[in-house]
Amino acid sequence: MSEALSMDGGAVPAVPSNDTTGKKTTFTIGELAREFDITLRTLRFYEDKGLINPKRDGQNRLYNRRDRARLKLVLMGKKVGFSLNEICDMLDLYDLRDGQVVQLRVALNKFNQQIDVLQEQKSHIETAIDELSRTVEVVSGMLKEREAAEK
Amino acid sequence: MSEALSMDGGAVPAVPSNDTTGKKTTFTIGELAREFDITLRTLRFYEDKGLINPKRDGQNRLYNRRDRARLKLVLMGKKVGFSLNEICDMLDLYDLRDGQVVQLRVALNKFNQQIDVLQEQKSHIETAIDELSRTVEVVSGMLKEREAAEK
DNA sequence: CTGGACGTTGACGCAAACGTAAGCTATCAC
DNA sequence: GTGATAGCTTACGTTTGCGTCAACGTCCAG
Repeated sequence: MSEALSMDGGAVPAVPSNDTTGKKTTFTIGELAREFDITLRTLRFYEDKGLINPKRDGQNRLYNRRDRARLKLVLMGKKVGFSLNEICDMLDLYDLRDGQVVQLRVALNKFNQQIDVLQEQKSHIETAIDELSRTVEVVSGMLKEREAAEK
Repeated sequence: MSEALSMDGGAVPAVPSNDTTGKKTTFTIGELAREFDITLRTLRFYEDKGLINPKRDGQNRLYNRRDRARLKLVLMGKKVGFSLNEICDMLDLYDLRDGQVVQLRVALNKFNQQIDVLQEQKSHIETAIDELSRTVEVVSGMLKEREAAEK
């Protein structure tokens, strides 16, 4: 996520213009889909949900770098376990670029809360693993007995 | 889960008959709901799904110790991340009490697979936590700057 | 002019696990 | 007889994040 925070980044250290990403300022839906390995449906869905708002070239969607940056944030958010709704809220906050400090504090809180959530999930998973492991031990034991007893 | 494997347990080490659990052999839906802190709806749902099959006292459900044990297994299974369908399959296997050894092997495989799944989930969560933590660092930095710059 | 490639807008489907009434029965205490 | 308590069935609603048609437009190469 930290990388995505640049949000379009002013002074990026001279990205070598190798692929389409280099200097392109607009993207089609297909291009973004390929770049981020998501489906067209997903992009449209995100638009429906108000996460991205591409302009139109006639009827076709036309994404600019800002749209692309938002998409990046969305995917990052998903990766760290935020729901699309939560992501939507945060992006909206991000857009109200007035009380910067307040926004940052809000975001910081969200992030810390999410870290807590994740840590809880993690410990749940750990206990589940433990329990399953113990069960495996027991069952293995039973199996050995049965196999020995069998014939 | 290991505890639940006893499935009704033959020689349980003399459980002191303090609460209803002690010697009771049948249970109403409400009793089980309270004991395991689930809703009636949930119990009925599990029945619909074929996870539990209580007898009837007239129209009312009447659970015996075996039903209760199955319920325990179900809840254990959920706890370690199995879906109700998976649990259903395993319980069915458990009921085909013929080729014991085979069943045990199948179960063992499931368990080990689930451990793998859980471990993957765990590492996903760990990377998410890392990423979020880094982001928090960055945002904290930004905040300090802003606060310093602000008047 | 024909077939792809790429794009569009609906709109229904799905999976999981119940929640949430609606409307009815039965029993018990008082 | 009346209300509280416990239970019943039926059945639609919810949430999340898209998948999967359907039916159509557009533009380019051959």
